[in-house]
Amino acid sequence: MIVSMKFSVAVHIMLMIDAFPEAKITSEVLAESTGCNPVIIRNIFGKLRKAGLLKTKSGKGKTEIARDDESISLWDIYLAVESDEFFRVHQNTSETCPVGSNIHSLLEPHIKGVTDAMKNYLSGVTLSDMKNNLYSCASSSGSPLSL
Amino acid sequence: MIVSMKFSVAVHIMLMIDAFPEAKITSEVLAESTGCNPVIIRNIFGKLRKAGLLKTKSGKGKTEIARDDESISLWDIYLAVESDEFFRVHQNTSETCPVGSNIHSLLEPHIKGVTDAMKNYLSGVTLSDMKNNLYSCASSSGSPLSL
DNA sequence: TTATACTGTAACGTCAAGTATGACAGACAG
DNA sequence: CTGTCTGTCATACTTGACGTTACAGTATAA
Repeated sequence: MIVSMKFSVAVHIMLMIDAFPEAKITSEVLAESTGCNPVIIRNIFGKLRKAGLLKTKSGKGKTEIARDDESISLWDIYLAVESDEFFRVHQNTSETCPVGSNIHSLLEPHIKGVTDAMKNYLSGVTLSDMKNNLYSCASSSGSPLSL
Repeated sequence: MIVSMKFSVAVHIMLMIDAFPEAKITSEVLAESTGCNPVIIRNIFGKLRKAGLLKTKSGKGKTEIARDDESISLWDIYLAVESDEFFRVHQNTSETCPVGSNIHSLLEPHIKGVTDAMKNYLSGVTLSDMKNNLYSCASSSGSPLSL
């Protein structure tokens, strides 16, 4: 399986904008901070905006978090940039084989089970939590939190 | 994210061999049942064998489950064919940015958390469970369970 | 209003992994 | 020995991730 990094980049983006509400966080700034290309950042901007998590503005406007950071979970961010289809079941199974004809219905409840387990965990972590952890990191390192 | 089907095919393979201990389940038979190419099946044979879940034999020998099916969980099968690196974090983050320099340590516990959630669920479902469910499917459909 | 500085998006290209397929050496039961 | 498997290699195709350039559109500031 090829795991994309869109999720971690999306969290990075949301966290930057949430933690520095005074700063102007552009795709260029985020490209520098994340190590990704600005266009990648803007594409993720679009996904986060469509998911109702981010307010972006063309021109000289400032990008802002769209909702209270306590209401935004890691699961919200994950769903904004990735599919929740973690597992896929092979098609073209034999109709005449007892296993082939039943494998989908046998696996389906467990795929739902494991997906729910992941969803439950990620739903329990909010952007606000991440921000507070970031503040803790910064204070423990002794350096003030600023760009 | 690109989701592979190796996991569901591997479960299919293990289930076939476990549910029909009398039958000679070859890569050819499994290719027909799963709808995959025999070489794909043989590659997964190899992964399952290396993981200690399957005993394969070249020539006219019979492929068999290597352990008690109650001791084989879906997590075991998953690990045999896939990596447990479900999430990846972007590299090349800025050292000077407070978010860039901390994003790895901020995300790491949650990646562990969600991976554990997944692992816990899948560890709770055994190949024996799957086999019993298959027997239920077959008996409820009225047809006898046989190849 | 105009200049400026962004976002949005299209159009490329590159790379890695998944999957299919043919071929053949090696192993093993009968 | 013969036939029937597995193990594995090489090749090809497809798809998605990611990088990059380019440019149109838009909103703020002067």
